[in-house]
Amino acid sequence: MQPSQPSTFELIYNVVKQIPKGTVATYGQVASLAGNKRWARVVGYALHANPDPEHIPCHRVVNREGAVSEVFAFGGGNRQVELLRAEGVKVTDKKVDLEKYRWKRMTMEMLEKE
DNA sequence: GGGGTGACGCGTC
DNA sequence: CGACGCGCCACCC
Repeated sequence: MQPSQPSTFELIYNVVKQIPKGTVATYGQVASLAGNKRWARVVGYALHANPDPEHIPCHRVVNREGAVSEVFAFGGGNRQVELLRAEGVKVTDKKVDLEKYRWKRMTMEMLEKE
């Protein structure tokens, strides 16, 4: 039986919602936490859909370079930078120090999975 | 059921 | 860490 099987988007949104303030996560990281690292693309797609931007801090999600998407059309590319700075994350040229702000919730811990 | 697209990742040059 | 291409998966039409 499957009362309601969580869609991939749901899983992704769930992970993104768990991103702590002042921290950023990469699409790949979110994808890994969501279930599969190859969902990186799907993560982008999911955030694009972003049905609940109020609970889905898509601005805390950056690509592998720590840079925000230029096509960030959810309110203006610079808008995301402003939000990140407001969180205490220094953004340089739309890029953040992954080494400093990268969401280290469970780097190798996620390998064990839950 | 098939085709095209995409807010990515990584290897390679 | 400059650019290019392939792959990978899910969603929309």
